[in-house]
Amino acid sequence: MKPELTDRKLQILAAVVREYSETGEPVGSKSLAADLNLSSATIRNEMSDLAELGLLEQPHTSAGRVPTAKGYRLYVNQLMHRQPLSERDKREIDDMLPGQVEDPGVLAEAAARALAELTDCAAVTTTPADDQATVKQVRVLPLSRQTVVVAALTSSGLMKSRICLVEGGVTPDMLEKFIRFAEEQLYGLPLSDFQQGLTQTLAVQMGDLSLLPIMAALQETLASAAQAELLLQGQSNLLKHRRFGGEQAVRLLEFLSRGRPLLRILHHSGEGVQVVLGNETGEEALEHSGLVVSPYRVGDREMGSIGVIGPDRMDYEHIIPSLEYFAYRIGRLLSDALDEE
Amino acid sequence: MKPELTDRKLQILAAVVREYSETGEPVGSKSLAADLNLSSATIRNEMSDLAELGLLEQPHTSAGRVPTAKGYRLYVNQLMHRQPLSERDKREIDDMLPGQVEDPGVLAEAAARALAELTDCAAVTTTPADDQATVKQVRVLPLSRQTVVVAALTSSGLMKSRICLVEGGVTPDMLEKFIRFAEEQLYGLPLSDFQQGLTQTLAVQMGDLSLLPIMAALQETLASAAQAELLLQGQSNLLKHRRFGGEQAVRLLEFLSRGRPLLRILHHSGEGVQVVLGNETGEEALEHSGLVVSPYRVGDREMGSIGVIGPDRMDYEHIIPSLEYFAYRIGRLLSDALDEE
DNA sequence: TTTAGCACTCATGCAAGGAGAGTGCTAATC
DNA sequence: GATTAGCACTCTCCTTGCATGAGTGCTAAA
Repeated sequence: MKPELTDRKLQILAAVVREYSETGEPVGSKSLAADLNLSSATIRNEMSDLAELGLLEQPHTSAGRVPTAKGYRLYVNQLMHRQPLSERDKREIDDMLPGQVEDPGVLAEAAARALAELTDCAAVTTTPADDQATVKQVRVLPLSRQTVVVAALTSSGLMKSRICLVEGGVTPDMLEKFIRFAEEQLYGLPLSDFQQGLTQTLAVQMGDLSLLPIMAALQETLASAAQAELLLQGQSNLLKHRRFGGEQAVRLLEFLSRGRPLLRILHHSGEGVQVVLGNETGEEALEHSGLVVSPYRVGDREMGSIGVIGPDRMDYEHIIPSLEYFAYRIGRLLSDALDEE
Repeated sequence: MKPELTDRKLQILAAVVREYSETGEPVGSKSLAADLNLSSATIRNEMSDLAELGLLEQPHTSAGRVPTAKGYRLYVNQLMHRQPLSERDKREIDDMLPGQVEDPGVLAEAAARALAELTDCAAVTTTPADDQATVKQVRVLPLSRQTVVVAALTSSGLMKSRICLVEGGVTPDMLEKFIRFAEEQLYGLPLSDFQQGLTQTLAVQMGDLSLLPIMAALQETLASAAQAELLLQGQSNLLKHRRFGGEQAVRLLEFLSRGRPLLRILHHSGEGVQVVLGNETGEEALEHSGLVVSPYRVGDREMGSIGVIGPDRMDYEHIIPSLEYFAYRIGRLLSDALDEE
C-alpha cells in the first residue's frame, strides 16, 4: 500500500526539483542532507517513498533521483512560490518593447525577441487576432492596369491587404460602387462572418458580378485578419540546453516551425499563466520540454498568446512572473493604441 | 616547384568533390580507382600533387583526402556542370508557390518554405523591396478617438501601415488637408527620399504642425516599405546534417536569426546565381557552410534575394538550377501582379 | 523514528590492444 | 617515362578490462 504524502516529503520533493533544475543532474541524498537538517539515510527513505508514489524516479539503480512529470506538476501547482519581479526587471522589459504600438506585428515580434533573450529559451507570440473585432474601413486602391489592392482596417487596429487581379481592368465607377456597398453593408460586421466563403452571396447582393474578384479578395483579407500568426524567436537558444541533444533538437525545432500544432497548444491553455509540460501534450517532439503560456488581452477580450518554450526543468519561479508582466504590458500597449481603458 | 594542373588532375578533383559531397567522409584512392580506370597508386600520386596545390587536404596522415575551400571553389566555378531541371521538378515547384501574388510577404514566405523543403537545407528570402519604387497612394484612416492608421501603397505593390497616436484627436479637416498635401507633393517620389528624417521639413512645408505626428508615421511607413525583410525557413533541416554538430549548430542558427549580417551577404552577391562558401565570408559562424544565392527581379530591377544555406558540401549541381528557377518564378509572379512585361 | 555502517550496483574515465583504412615509397612492368 | 604492384608505416576507431566514485538499500544500533 502507498506511503502517505507527508509535509516533509513535499519539502524534499521541492528540494529535489530545485536542485535538479539548477544542475540538470540526478540529485543524491547527501546533497540534500545539509539543507534539510536530516541525515542522508532518512532522506533516502523518504525519497524511496516518493519514488513509490510516482513523483521521483531513478535513471538507473545507483544514481540519484529525478522528478517525474507528475512530480514536476505537483511542484508547479502547489509547492513553488513565484519570485516577484523587481522594478529593475520591469524596466528592462519595458525598454525592450516599443514605447507605443505602431504595428501589432512588430510589437509581437519585439516581445518574442525580448522574451527569448531574457529567458535563454525560445519564445513565441501570436499576432493580435480577434474574430469578434469588426470591419472598420475598407479601401480599394488601383495599382496597375489590371490590379487593385484591397485593404481593410479592423476595429482591433489591424490593417491587412491583398493584391487582386481583375481581368479587363477596373473603372472608377466600379470602385465607387464597391466602396459604397462595403460602407453600407459590411462596416461593423465581425470578422468571424468572413471565415466561410460567403463571397458569392455578397456579390449577388451587390448586383454586379464583375466585382466578384474584389469581393473575394476582401473576404480573404478579412479572414486573414482574424487569423493569428505565429512569431518564433530564439530557437537557437534551445540548442544551448544540454537537454536537447541530437535527434531531440531536430524534432523540437521541426515541431515549432510547423506552426499549427503549437498554435493549438497556445489556444487550449486557460485563463492566466499556464505551465504545460511536454509529456502531458502527447507530442513526442515536446518530450523533455516545457511551455509557459499566457494569453494577453485588451479589455476583457483575449487577443493572443505569448509563451516560452524551454527544457521542462526551466526556472518557472522566475519565468512565470516575467511572462505575466509581458502579457500585461502587451495588453496595455494595445489598449493604449485603441484608446480603450 | 609546383606540379602542373593537368586535365586528369582536374578530373580527379571533381571525382573527389563529388564523392565527398555524397558521403561526407574523406575519400581514399581506392574508391576512385574503379571509376577512373586507373590504379589506386596512380591516383595517390595525383592526389598528392593536388594536395601540394592546395586543392585537397588530409584531416590526418592516414585518412583520405578532402577538398579545401580553394578546391571547392575551383570545382564550383569550372568543373561542375549543372543538372538541368526536369519539367516534373518545375511543376513541383510551381505547385508549391501561389498561383498569383496576393501579398508579397506571403509569396516570399511560401518560396522560402518550399525551397527549404526541397533542398533539405535552410532557405531564406527577402520580401520585395525597391527603394526606387515610388509612392503611389496614401490613406489616413481614423481608428479611435486619438489614433489614426496611416497606410501607403508603393508602385511595387507593397502596402504598409502604421498606427499613429495624435494627442488631442484628429478632425476630418486635418485628414483632408494631409491627403491633399500627400497627393500633390508626395505621389511619385521614390521611397529612397524617405529614408532620412525629412519629416520636419515637410511638415513646415505643409504649414501645419499639428500634422507632424501623422507625417512622421507616414515617413516611417515608407521607410519600412523600402526595407527588405528576411524570411527564414527550415532551420531545423540544418541540424540533420552531420556537419553541424554541437557548438557549430548554435553559432550558425544564432547567426541566421541575427538577420542583418545575413542580409549583407545577400546584397553583396552579384548578378545571377552565386555560390558563397562560408569560409570566404570571414564569418566564423558560417564555417563549414555554404550559401547559394540569387537575386530575383521584376523587369530589370532587383527586388530581393532568395538563397539556400546548407553544409558547404551540398549538392550544388542540383540546387543551383532549382534556385535559378525559383528566382525566375518569383520575378514572374511579381511582374504579373504589377502588369509588367 | 532516526541514524550510522556496510555491501552492492552502475556509470564514467582511462589505458592497452587489435582491426582497418589509407598513405608514401620502392621496385618492377608496360 | 608513366603506371602499377607490393609492403611497411601511421593513425583513427572500437573494444575490453579495470579502477574509481557516487549513490543506493538494508540492517542494526541509538
